[in-house]
Amino acid sequence: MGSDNRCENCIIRQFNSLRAMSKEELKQVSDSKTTKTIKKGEAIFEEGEKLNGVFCVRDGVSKLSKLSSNGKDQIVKLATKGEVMGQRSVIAEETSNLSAVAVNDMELCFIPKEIIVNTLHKNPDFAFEVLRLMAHDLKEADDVIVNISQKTVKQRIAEAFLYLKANYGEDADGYLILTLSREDIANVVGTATESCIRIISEFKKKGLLKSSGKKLGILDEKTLRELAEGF
Amino acid sequence: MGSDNRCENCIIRQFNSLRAMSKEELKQVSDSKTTKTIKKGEAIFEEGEKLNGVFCVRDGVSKLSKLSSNGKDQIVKLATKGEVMGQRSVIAEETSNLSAVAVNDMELCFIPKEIIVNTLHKNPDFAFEVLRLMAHDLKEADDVIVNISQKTVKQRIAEAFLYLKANYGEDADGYLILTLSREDIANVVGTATESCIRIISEFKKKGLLKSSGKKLGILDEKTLRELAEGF
DNA sequence: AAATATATATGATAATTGTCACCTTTTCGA
DNA sequence: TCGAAAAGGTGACAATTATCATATATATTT
Repeated sequence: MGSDNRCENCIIRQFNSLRAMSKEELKQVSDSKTTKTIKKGEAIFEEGEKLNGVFCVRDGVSKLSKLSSNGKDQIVKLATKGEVMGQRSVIAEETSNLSAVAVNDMELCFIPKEIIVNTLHKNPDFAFEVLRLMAHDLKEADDVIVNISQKTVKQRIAEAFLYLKANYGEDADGYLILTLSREDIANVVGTATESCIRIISEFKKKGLLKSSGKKLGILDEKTLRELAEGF
Repeated sequence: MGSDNRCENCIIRQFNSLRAMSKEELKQVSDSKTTKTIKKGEAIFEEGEKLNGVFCVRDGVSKLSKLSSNGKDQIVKLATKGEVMGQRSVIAEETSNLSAVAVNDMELCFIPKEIIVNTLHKNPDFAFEVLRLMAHDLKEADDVIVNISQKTVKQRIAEAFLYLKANYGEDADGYLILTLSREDIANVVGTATESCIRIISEFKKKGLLKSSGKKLGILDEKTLRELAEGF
C-alpha cells in the first residue's frame, strides 16, 4: 500500500473535518477505511438506506437528492472533492434522507461510523469542526429555501450557472468544468426539464451562454448576475 | 433569586442540548444568563446582526425568517419552547443569516456565546448533542426544500395546518393553539398572502377548516392529509 | 365611540410554469 | 457501424400562481 493511500498524507483531508483529528485517530481511520471507485451515474447510497459510515469524496462530484411524492428528484446539494457525505445520518442515527449518485467518475473513501462516532465523543476539536461544517450546510439550505420560494425559475437558473462557475470553474475555452445535464440542472433549481431547456435556449439566443457539445459556458456574467438578482 | 430561575432546575433544559451539560457548566450558564421578556411582534435579533450569545426559548414561539431580494420574508423555521436560537451563527462565527421575531409573547434566556463555545470545546457530550440537533434541523431544511419546489401551494398550505396541529396541538374546541396570520402562513409556505387567503377560504368552504375570530381549526384532517400528499 | 390602521376577502387579469406531443441530435451498446 | 435509447429542443396549451384593485371586517388608538 503506497503512502499516498494513507489518510495522514491525504491532501483532501485539509478541506474537511478530518483535519481536526489527531495523528493517532487518523491512523485508525486509515486502517479501517476502504477506497471505492464509482462510475458516473452509479448510486453511492439510496434514500432510506442505513449508512454504516461516511463517504469522503477524493475525486468527482456527487448529487445528493431526495425523491418527492410526485416522483421527481430534487437535488439538495452537490458534494465535491473534500466533502464528507452521510455525516448527518450517522450522527442522527437515522437512515439517510438523501440519495447520492455520481455526476461523474468518482473516488471515495468509506469510513466506518464507529470510528467517526467514537472520535466525536473523544475529540472535542473534531466535534466542533464537524459542527462548523454542518452549520455552514444549514445556512446554505436556508438560502436554497428562500431562493426557491421567492425567485423565478429564470432567476434560479441564472444563479445556478453562476454557482457552477464560482465553485467548479471554467476551462481554457471558457466552458464550465462541471457539466450537468439539463435534467440535473432542472432538479437543482426545482423546475420541469422542458422549462429548464427552454430558458437555457433563451440564454443562448441572448448571448448569455454558449455551448459546444455537452459543454456550456458563460458569455455574459454581468447580465446573468443582474438577472439572478431580479433586474 | 428563586431557584426556579436557575438553569439547573429549568424543565425546558430537558428538551435541548443543555441537558448534556454538567452540573458545574449549568451553574456557570445560570450565573451569566439574562432573562428577557419579548412582546408579540417584537424582534429578538435581525438578519446580519452579530450575535453575542444564544437564546433559549422558555415560552412562546418565534419565527425565524430571511428577507429575499424581492422584499418578501420567507419563514424558515418556527422556534418553540425548549429550542435554542442563534446556535448556528455563534458556532460558525458569522452574523445571523436569519431574523427572529416573536409570534406571541415570549420569555427567553440569553446565554453569552463564550460559555457555549467553551463548553463545546471541553464537553464532547454537549458538542455531540448540539450536533445531533443541528443534524435534525438540516434534515428538516432538506424536507422544506423538496416540499417547496415540488408541491403546489395548496398542498403546502394543507401540510402547514397539519404541522401546526401536530406540533402545537388544538384547544378543547378544536382550534389550533398557535394562531398565525394569513401573511405568516403565506411566508411559511412561500406564496403570496392573497393566494394563501384564497386557499384558506376554499378549505373553509369545503369543510376542511373552521374559523372563529382569528382562530382556525381543522375539521377534516383525513382529506387535508390526502390533499397534502397530492390526491 | 369615532377615527384610523391592519387583516381578511374576493374579483379580474396577467405572468409564470407545467404538461403533452412530437421532433432532432447525440450517445452508446450490441 | 448500425440501431436503439437517451438527451436536447420546440410548439401549443392548460394549470397554477402573482398582482392589482377594491371591499369588508376586525383591531387599535385617541
